[in-house]
Order: sequence, then C-alpha cells, then structure tokens
Amino acid sequence: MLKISELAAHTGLSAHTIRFYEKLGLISASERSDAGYRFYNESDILRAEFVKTARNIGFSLDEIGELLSIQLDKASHSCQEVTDITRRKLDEVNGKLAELESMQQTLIRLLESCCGGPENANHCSIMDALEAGIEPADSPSINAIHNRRTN
Amino acid sequence: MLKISELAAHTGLSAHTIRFYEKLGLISASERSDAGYRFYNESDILRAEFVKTARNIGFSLDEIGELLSIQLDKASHSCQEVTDITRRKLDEVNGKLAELESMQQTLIRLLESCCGGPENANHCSIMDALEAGIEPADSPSINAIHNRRTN
DNA sequence: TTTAAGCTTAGAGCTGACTCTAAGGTCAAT
DNA sequence: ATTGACCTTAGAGTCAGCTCTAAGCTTAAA
Repeated sequence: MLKISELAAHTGLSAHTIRFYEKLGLISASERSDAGYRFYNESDILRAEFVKTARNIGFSLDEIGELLSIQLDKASHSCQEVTDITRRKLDEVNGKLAELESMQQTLIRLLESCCGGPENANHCSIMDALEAGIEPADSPSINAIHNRRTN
Repeated sequence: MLKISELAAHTGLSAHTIRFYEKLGLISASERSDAGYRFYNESDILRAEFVKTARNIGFSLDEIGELLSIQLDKASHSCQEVTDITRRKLDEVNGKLAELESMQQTLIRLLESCCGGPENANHCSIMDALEAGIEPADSPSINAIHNRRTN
C-alpha cells in the first residue's frame, strides 16, 4: 500500500497530477485511511503505470481513458478497437512530423543562406527571405517512407 | 488601402486574428476611416505577410515580435542576432522531432505486434505491452543526421 | 428606406495538461 | 508539546494562440 507521495515517487508523476488524473477517472485509490489519505494497492499501481506508459507514448488523456476502459473489460472489446486507437495516434504523429520536418528544412535553408556574422542586418538573407514570403519547404523523402507504413 | 476583411482574405489570417496580433503589437493599421475602420497600406500589408510567413515557418508570436523589431532597425542589429533566433528555433524543432519520432517508432512497433482483428482483446499484444510498461523507442538514425547539422 | 453585411470595442471562453493556492487536518519525531 | 512534513479539498491560474460574444455603429446594395 503506497501513499500518494510514494506512488508519485514510484511513477514519476507528481501528487498533484495523480489527483488530477483521479478527477478524470484515470487513476484511483482503492482505499483511504481514517483521515482520508489515499492508499494505492498493487492493481492501482499497475493502473498508474499503465497511464504513465501510455502518456509517454503520446496518447492523450482521453485516449488513455478509452484504453483503460478496454482494459477493464477486454472480453467485450476487440483487437481492432485497440489498433484503431493506435493507428489514429500514429496518423496524428505522422502529420505533426511532416509539419515539423517542413519547418526544419526551411530553418536549415535559412541558416545556410545567412553569414551569421556581426555585420548589420541590412542585407541579412534571412530577413530578405521572410520579407519575400518564402514557401515552407516540404520534406518529402523521410515522411513518404513513414507514411507509406500507415496508409 | 485594404479593410480588415480584405487583409484577412489577402493573408489567410482571420479578421479576429489580425486584431489579436495588433493587440500584441505585431500588425498595425496606419490609418483609420472617420468611423474608426482600420485601413492597411502597402507597408502594413507587407508586415502582415511577414508575420504570416514567420508563423508558417514555426516562429512563436514572441519570436516574430523580435524579428519585427530587428526589421524596423536593421542597421543596429546583426546577422548573428537573426541566426541566433533561427538556430534556437531549429534546436526546438529538432527536439520535438526526436520526441515524435520516438513515439512513431513505438506506435509502429505496437501496430506490427497486434493482429488488429475482430478477436476479443484478452490477448491483445498492444494491451500487453502497455501493461508491461514498454520503453519509448528512441529513433536514433534519422535524428542523429538532423542534429548533426545543428550542433 | 430598409436590410444585411461588415466594422468597432472590451473582455470572456476555449484547448489540454497540468500546476498551484488557501485553508485546514494528520502524523512522526524530538 | 511543538515542529515540520505530509495529507485533504475546491477551485483558480498558467501557457499559447486563438476564437467568440455582446452591444452597438457604418456602409453598400436593392
């Protein structure tokens, strides 16, 4: 039986966050002391670790809620439901990756174009590019590979 | 001279957003009609486009403010200041990319492990992995390349 | 002339995931 | 007995970047 600060130390979540997750129905303390202190038993701890793991992978708290409700009654949920959630998340991640890679390419291009020296910025090619309204570069190669796996 | 909705159409920003950016000091209307309507002249329009471009690249509104203040007095700012802002942003983008690529690898690994079929989730390998507390995979190869350019 | 679309303002609300505060009760050690 | 660390709650605040509302004024078209 762990107290909240012990569960916090164990999971790496703060006590505040654990209470917050409890409000959302993600984590609960099966028992309370007479004074109202939360106590977490083995299965509470496993559940908290599940939440932490899922959060690390990038699932939103809502999605973690979905996954937990599947976990509570696996017999009436299918693998497909689980992969659907996972695939949705992967698609989202791929979309963000594409955006960020486009930004990355643009930023690299800008940095390569500018001397970066102590000269004044009158002829700075980065400023010129921003004023001219450069297009965001899209970085096709890497994402094309990633996306192929998901579509 | 454009009215706010015309500038909105021109830039792809909403009129609401343009007013919001004005509050932050990013965009301004050099003139007003007798009734108080904003009117944007050529240089206002260029400034709005600058903001839009910088935002597309991924700069925060604060950073855009910095860039604009450099633009207003290029003679007293150096190329180095501009590249510093740009490099900072690139580092940030690279950091997010690394995180997302790690998530991506983990999600792909999960999807590959699961049948995704209509069977019940009693033996779903994704659920198993979440319960077992999988490590986030870090995807070294691609980021190692990206990061090499920035450090 | 009337109507609809568009403009103005200050300020509130939204998103997601926390993070913190205030006011108070509990517990272990000295 | 007192200190200090820990626990409780409801609820407010934070971040960034919008997004919307209300109440009222202006303008262009039919």
